Amino acid sequence: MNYSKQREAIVMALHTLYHPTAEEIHAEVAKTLPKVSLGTVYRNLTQLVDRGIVRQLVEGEKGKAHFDGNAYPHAHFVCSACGRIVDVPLAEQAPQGLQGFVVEQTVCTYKGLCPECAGK
Amino acid sequence: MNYSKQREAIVMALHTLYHPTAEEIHAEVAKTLPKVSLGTVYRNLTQLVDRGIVRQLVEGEKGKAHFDGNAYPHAHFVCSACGRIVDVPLAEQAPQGLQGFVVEQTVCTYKGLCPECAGK
DNA sequence: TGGTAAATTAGGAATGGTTACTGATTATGA
DNA sequence: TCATAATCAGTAACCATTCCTAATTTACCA
Repeated sequence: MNYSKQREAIVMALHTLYHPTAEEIHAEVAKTLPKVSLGTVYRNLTQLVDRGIVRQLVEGEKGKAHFDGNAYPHAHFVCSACGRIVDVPLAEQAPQGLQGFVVEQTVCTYKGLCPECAGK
Repeated sequence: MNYSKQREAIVMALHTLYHPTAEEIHAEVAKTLPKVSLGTVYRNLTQLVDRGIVRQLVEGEKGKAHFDGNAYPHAHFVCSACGRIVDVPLAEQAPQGLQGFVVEQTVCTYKGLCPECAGK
């Protein structure tokens, strides 16, 4: 994996923004690299996800992938009203009925209302 | 929600097939209703999901939604090799760090290798 | 039963996030 | 510096899903 200033800027954006979409990362990176293309953002995100450096969130805003620069295992809460995604500690799990399965990753997402939306 | 034979066939297909995609449901329904359109399948699935009768799985085969006629709370295991989705009992969870949040649904997905793929 | 309004459908076009392709640019190691 | 491989910008293509319209079906009441 060779160095590129585009990839460096993408990784920085992933830590600046909170669960951004590819489009949001593109906009952030474009502040310093105005010519960066959306294709470059997608290609780099795919590479980073493949290497386990970045997580891809498929829940959340419908039809759009979100990305998470925090690779440390944790769960997410998705507000069904405002769409906000919030990091949450991963509850202790003792998965049952998985004899013979090799579990490599546990993806846990809570859905409901965030405090702000619940107050209305 | 008025009756329609298309919707009845879609619900039946959801119980015949195991975590099918919209396309697979369409093919199954077409066996008895050859003129059913894919738009009808999607529209009905959306209605059924909105009413909590059907669950939509967003993990799994990339870029495609899968649907689950089993509304009873349970988790899923997705094999990263063959793409198979398997029902799994939902582990007891005590989500932490969610004070003030209204949790309406817990979506839990395990990823890794199923017994068949792990054996190779 | 007959008639009317609302719900549903088939078919196809449109949408939009993502991916693939191309020729040009950049990084790496000798 | 040079050769090679990786990466890029720009754009077209992809494809699951949604939207639109006129025609059909369903529900309900007189």
